[in-house]
Amino acid sequence: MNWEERLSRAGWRITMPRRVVMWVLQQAGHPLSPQEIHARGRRFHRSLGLVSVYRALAVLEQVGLVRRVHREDRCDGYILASPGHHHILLCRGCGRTVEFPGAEDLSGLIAHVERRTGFRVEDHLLQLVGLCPPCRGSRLRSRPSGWETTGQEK
Amino acid sequence: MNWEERLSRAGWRITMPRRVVMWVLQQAGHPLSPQEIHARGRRFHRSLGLVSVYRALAVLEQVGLVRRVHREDRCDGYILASPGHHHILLCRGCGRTVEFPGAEDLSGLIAHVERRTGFRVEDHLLQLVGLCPPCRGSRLRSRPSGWETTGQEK
DNA sequence: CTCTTAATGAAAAATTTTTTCAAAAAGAGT
DNA sequence: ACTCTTTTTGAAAAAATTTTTCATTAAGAG
Repeated sequence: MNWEERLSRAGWRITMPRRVVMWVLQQAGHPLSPQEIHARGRRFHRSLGLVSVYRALAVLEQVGLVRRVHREDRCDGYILASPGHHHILLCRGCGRTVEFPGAEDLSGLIAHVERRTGFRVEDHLLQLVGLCPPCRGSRLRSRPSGWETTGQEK
Repeated sequence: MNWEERLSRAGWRITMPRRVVMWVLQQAGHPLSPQEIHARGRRFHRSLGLVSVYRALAVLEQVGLVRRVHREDRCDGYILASPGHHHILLCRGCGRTVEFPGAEDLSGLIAHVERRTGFRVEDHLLQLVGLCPPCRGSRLRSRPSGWETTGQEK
C-alpha cells in the first residue's frame, strides 16, 4: 500500500503540499527541517507556504509516514518513515539516514529495567549516530533487505 | 566530587544563576524547560534573567552536569545528570525521571547494526517512557543502588 | 459537474532562542 | 580585605521558529 492510500484511508485528503513534502523527503534521504523542506518544495510548487509544510508534517507524522529525528542539538529534522516501528541510524558525516527494525534487541534491556525500577515501559526512543561506509572512506557494502534507506539511493 | 568542583575544574566560575539552575533541577526531579527553570529560580534569586538560564544550561550540559530530555513533542526539558553515560526512563504519568546505566545492553544490538549496515556506531540516544510504580497504582518497591533518581526523593 | 468540507496561503501573533553591550561580580594575586 | 582582570550577568533588541486566524481555494463524494 502506497502512502497516498494510507493517508486517504486515515481520512485525509491527498493535496499538493502533502505530495510535495513526501517528494522532497523521498529525494533527500536525510533529515530536513521544515524550512529546508519548504525551500526545496517550492521548486515543485511555487506557491507552497511554510505553514502548509508544518501542517503537512503534523498530519504525515500522525499517520506514520514521516518521522521526527532527534539530535543532541536540534530536533526539527524529518525523514520518511518506513512502515512499522523502526529505529534510526544517522551518519554524522553526510547525514544519511537508515532505519532499522530491532525492537526485539531491546526487550532484554527493557525487561531488566522494568525489574529494577518497577516501571512499566511502554515506549522507547532509540537513535544511533555514527559514520556510514563512504564517510569512513571504506568501500560500500551491499545492504541486506529489511534495512531500507530512507529516501532515494544515491 | 560535587558539581561545583566539577564546574570549577572545567574552568567555569561558580555563579548564582548556575547555582540556582542546579538547585531547581535538583528539587524538581523531572524535566523542566528553560522557562520553568526561570520561573522557579526567581524564587531564590529575584533578578535571575531568562538568558542566564539558557547560558547556564549550555555550560552545565557541556560539563555533563545536566542532560536534555527528548520527548516526541518537546525537547526543551532538562534534568540533572548523574555522572557517566546514562539513559533516561521517564514516567508519562508524573514526569518522574530515573536514569540508568546499561550501555552494555546495547552493545549486542549495536554490533548487529554495524555488521549489517557497515556503519561505525559512535553514539546513541536512548530513552524509555513508561509508568512509574505510584502511577501504576502499585506499591513502591525499593530502588537498588546504581539506579539513581534525578533530583530529590519525594 | 456541484456541493460540502477540508485544506491552503498570507499575515499576524505568539513563542522560543540568540545576540549585543554596558554593568556587575568571580576569583586570583596581592 | 583590596585591586585588577576576565568572565558572567541582565535587559533590550533581534532573530528564528511555530501557531493562530481567516478569507479563498480545491479535494473528492455524490
